[in-house]
Amino acid sequence: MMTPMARAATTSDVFNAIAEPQRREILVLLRAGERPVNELAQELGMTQPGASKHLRVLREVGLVRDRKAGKQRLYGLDARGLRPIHEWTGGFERFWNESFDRLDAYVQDLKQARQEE
Amino acid sequence: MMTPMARAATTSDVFNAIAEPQRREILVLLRAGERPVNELAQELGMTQPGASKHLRVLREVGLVRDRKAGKQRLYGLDARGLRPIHEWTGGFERFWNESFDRLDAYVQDLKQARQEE
DNA sequence: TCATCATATGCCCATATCGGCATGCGTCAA
DNA sequence: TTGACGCATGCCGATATGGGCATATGATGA
Repeated sequence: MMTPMARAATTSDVFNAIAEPQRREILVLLRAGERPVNELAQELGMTQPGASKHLRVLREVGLVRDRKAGKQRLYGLDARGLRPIHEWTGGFERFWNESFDRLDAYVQDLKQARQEE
Repeated sequence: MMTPMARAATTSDVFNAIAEPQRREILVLLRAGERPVNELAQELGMTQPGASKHLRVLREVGLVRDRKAGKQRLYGLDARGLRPIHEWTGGFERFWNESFDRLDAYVQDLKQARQEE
């Protein structure tokens, strides 16, 4: 029994949403203010459908909000969802600071355990 | 010409590496210190091959280092790669703080543009 | 040299993604 | 009402992933 259950949790969470380079670019652009889809697509060199799809993902995880403005639809940033990521990575801060010492000792070990590979 | 070029950049960058829940769990566990594969697999309830695969991804993006220790292979954290992400998200800090005001004004707009759907 | 333990890989299945393209849908102006 | 514009969707093709399982590889101790 048991369907092979390919891929586990993936879509629909902020970590995944910002794993895509173009989506990160969209977010950066939106810091300057709301923008209609076409403008975003043009400024980022992507097709309109392409922009719409990425915007959809961003909207589904709550990183952007949209509102109608005439024929256009303006997308705006809602960065609150990035905070958890900032905090999660922040939980490793002391480690990347310690890194010098730790890596140094680490490298020593490596030199002695030179039977590597 | 131009091969359809399906998926764009994905693997091999830190953003993608931490987009996987189990890989994030591994990183968290490693904050307590180096661990052999089997131990990680057990503590996280995954199979040994599964753990090895996730560790490989983490190693390829530089988030973990490994060294031999007898029959085992100890994996250790190298959090330096998380710093760029922490900083990238930090670039949005003023936005999630402003959020209250901005969203408030935003909601007003929405209420008036109630022809939404 | 030979079992045995600890890992890494290879392979297959099922699915998730991305991009490109065509098309549907809603809005506005003539 | 009609046509153009702006955007969202649907569909297809190519590929990346994840998990499960079997097996190759490396290292250790008898």
